[in-house]
Amino acid sequence: MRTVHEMSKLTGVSIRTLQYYDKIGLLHPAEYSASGYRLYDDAAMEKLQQILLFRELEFPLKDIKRIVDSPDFDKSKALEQQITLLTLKKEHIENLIDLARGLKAMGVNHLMDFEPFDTHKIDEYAAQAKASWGTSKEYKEYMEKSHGRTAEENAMLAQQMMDIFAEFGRIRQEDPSGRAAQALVKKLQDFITEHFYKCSDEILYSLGIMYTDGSDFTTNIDKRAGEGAAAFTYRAIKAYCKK
Amino acid sequence: MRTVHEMSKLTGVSIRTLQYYDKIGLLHPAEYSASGYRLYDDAAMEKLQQILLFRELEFPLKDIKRIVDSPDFDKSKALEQQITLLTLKKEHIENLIDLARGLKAMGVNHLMDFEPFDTHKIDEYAAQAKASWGTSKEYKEYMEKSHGRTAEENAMLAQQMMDIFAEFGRIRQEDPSGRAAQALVKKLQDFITEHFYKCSDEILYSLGIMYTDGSDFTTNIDKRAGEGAAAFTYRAIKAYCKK
DNA sequence: ATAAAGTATTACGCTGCGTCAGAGTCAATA
DNA sequence: TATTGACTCTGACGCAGCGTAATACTTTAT
Repeated sequence: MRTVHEMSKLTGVSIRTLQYYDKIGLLHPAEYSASGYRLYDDAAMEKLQQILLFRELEFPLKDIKRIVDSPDFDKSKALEQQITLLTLKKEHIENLIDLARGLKAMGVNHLMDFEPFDTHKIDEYAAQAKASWGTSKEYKEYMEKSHGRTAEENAMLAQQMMDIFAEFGRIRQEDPSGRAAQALVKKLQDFITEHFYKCSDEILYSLGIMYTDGSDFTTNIDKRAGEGAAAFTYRAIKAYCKK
Repeated sequence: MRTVHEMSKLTGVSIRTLQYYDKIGLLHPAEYSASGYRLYDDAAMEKLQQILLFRELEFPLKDIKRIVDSPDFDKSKALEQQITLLTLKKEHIENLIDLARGLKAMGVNHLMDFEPFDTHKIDEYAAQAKASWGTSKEYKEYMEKSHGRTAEENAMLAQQMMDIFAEFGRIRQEDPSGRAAQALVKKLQDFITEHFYKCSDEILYSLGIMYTDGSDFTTNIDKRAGEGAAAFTYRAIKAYCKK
């Protein structure tokens, strides 16, 4: 049995953190001494290690709780989602860096005098940055919402989404900016807005990128809607958003 | 004169945000109506635009306040610092993505059974990830601390830092893992710990990377300590941290 | 027995707002 | 003109994940 102090030293987390984790029910000690001291055993220690691992990956504590508390939790899937989130976040930061570099290059002080010209460029950058950032937020919202639905409901929605992709797949030899494809894009956008979150053009565009980034999205879409369906969908979305 | 509602619609920020900005003194309306309604003029509007721009770049509101409230503020420098911060953050996220991918590839569920082998690899990843993340936090701390010091004090510290780099520069033809270089690395580490923040080996290593990333660090060091001094310092630090 | 070190609980602080709650204001309609 | 509906105001609480006291035991060592 180890005290908080020993646990703290061994794992590097603060005593306060251990107390907090106890309070929120993330990690209870094995037992309490007569005077109320927290006492941790090896099992608690191992659980803490897992917690710290997922914390490193920036999972919120609530998710970590779910993950470590149910041994049959699909960790692989959780990891994949987190990878997607982190990737979106990374892209967002990259956009911000570009934006900052652009600003610096053109002289911010100069810019602060409100010359109307060239500010368009900034807006463009900013919009781009916001878009990918937006997706990550909406994506989170989507994940939470879908978690609140029953498995059947989710399966149904997924099926309907897939139906749309299947339609994309069927016309994937046609013109992505043609009428059929464009109508489908709008259908997709409306569907997402209705069932998940408000899907603006910018967010839609980011989704398009996600479909072709080689992740499970791409694989799933291509598997069910035909090889190249994901890429075609992306091109159609691009055309739709640029118009 | 525009009301909060109009401002909100025009810029996309919420009314609550405008009220909040007023309260914290970031953006006061031009005047208040007899009944206490906030009324904004064009100047306020432009100021808000600037605020939003820096907010996009993830500057904390306190910094934004300093930036927009003093016209002679060195925005270029602020941008550069922010770029460094964002870059560190980006690297951190990249490490996290690698970590998550590695975990997924080796099967997390498998890992959760606590096989002792291979966890070392994870620790390595995690340490790497933490290191760059750490730097960004320490960097922030450093910036805040240095802001609290007088210009002379800062100049003195900078000079002393440069003296150390100059020493690196002087022996930059020797062996980076030799005794002289290693002693210098320790000197640097101790100096940072004493005057800025606790500089662990991991953080030190990240600093080494920063010295060679082609930013102002590199340029400054090489300019004052001789061409290649930054790169030599990095190699010496690497040897020091690996031992 | 007493000091030093460790621990517990409670509670406020931080960031940047979202989200009520309760109440007053403004413009237009019945 | 009275009412309605659309806005606005000022608090105040909530969130994430702890850090940082403050105050009061408990355990260990001397």
